Amino acid sequence: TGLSIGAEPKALSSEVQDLEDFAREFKIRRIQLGYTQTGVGAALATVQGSPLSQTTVCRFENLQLSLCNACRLRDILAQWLHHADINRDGLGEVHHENEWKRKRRTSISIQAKHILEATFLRQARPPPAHLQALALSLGLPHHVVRVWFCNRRQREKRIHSQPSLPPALD
DNA sequence: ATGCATGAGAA
DNA sequence: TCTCATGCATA
Repeated sequence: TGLSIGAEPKALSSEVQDLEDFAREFKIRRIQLGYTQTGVGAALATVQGSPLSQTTVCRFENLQLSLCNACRLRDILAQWLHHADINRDGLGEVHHENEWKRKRRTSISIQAKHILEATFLRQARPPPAHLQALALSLGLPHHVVRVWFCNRRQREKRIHSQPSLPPALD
């Protein structure tokens, strides 16, 4: 196409390279300082106001995030590293006794996932009518299928995408 | 470590 | 409705 996106392919890859380097060193330092992913997330409250979950810290270390998000978190984590170096704040864990129980995660069968994956590869963003039909054929709630596609699209945008499903054996 | 989910904000 | 950042629940 006529898109001029080939502007700075090198700048982009070095950007990613920097993130990979930082993420790797971050994990090493984190462990040297005696912190768990959960501990870092909690300690962030001191440096930037709000804490982060173990999930997010884990995803940063593995760069399973969008480039933008990863860069933002890098600055925050770099700051924390600086603080943790100077004075070790208590690496306390947090308790949450929320009343709100989230809906139980629905488990999508491996077979259905293969169909969803195949559909996605053909069309990343099926029209609502198509999703409706797909959900019906899979025997899954429409919102589950809709969310699956949303999450699948997000995964495509990650720096380090997770491996996709192995091909279905027919 | 990762799968499915939530919610705020954009379009 | 989608994107995007984020996390509870679970493998």
